[in-house]
Amino acid sequence: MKIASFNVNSINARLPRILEWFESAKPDVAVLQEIKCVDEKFPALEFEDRGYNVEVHGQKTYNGVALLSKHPVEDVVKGLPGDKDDEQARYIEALVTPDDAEPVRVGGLYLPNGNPAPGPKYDYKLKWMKRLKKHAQKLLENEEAFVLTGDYNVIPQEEDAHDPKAWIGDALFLPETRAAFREIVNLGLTDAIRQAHPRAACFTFWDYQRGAWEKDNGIRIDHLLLSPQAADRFKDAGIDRKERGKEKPSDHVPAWVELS
DNA sequence: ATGGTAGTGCGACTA
Repeated sequence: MKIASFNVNSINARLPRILEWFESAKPDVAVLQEIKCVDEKFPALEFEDRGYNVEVHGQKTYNGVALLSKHPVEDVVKGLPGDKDDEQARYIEALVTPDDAEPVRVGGLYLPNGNPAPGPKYDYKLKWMKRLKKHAQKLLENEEAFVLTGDYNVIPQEEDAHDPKAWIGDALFLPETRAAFREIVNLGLTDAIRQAHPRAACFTFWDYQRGAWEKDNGIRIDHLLLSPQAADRFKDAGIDRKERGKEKPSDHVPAWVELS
């Protein structure tokens, strides 16, 4: 069972690219970030025609997340629990039950960027990360297989950046950001990409500017965190790097994990 | 030190 995450940077600007990727990657479940549209503008039919159930938590212009599943979904949650006043569409979750495998709960997240730091945007990022930790703790109490995946906007370690010095002082790499991410991982979650590729550079984002892609000046900020019960079922994980070299690409590439 | 690119939607913000 393949679960993937892809920050698409506008679903409608990227639709042909994304459909192409779905047809080659064939994820059982995919969460998308930065769809940048309201629910009604999401091209649901294109995905339904390809056999996916579509759940959307949209927002005009900014943010917006979606969860697409080939298998039946239940317990759909839209919005990260813990702050009713948070109006940004950055979280979607569902319990996915394939007929040929055990259920998996999938949470798709678009963690705030947080720049400039310090400032109100950085405060929002850290608060959001605290809420995510609380939510992960809640999910862990159920002792079930789950995957929390998406654009975390966190560079966990120096080896996750081509040029770590360039990121000093950035909200994606500040010690406090990395500590907050470690707090979540240290609840007992497994970083699926590092499980499959302990040392290799597995960048998932290259800026559109300054020829970042051509210089391979990338960072690893899209992650898949597995609960212990999901980690028991781990088979493989990877990055679809070639997507970044295509025509009109997103600045992110898909990341995926295969579970039994 | 600044500006470089892309998306939304048509100015300015976000990334």
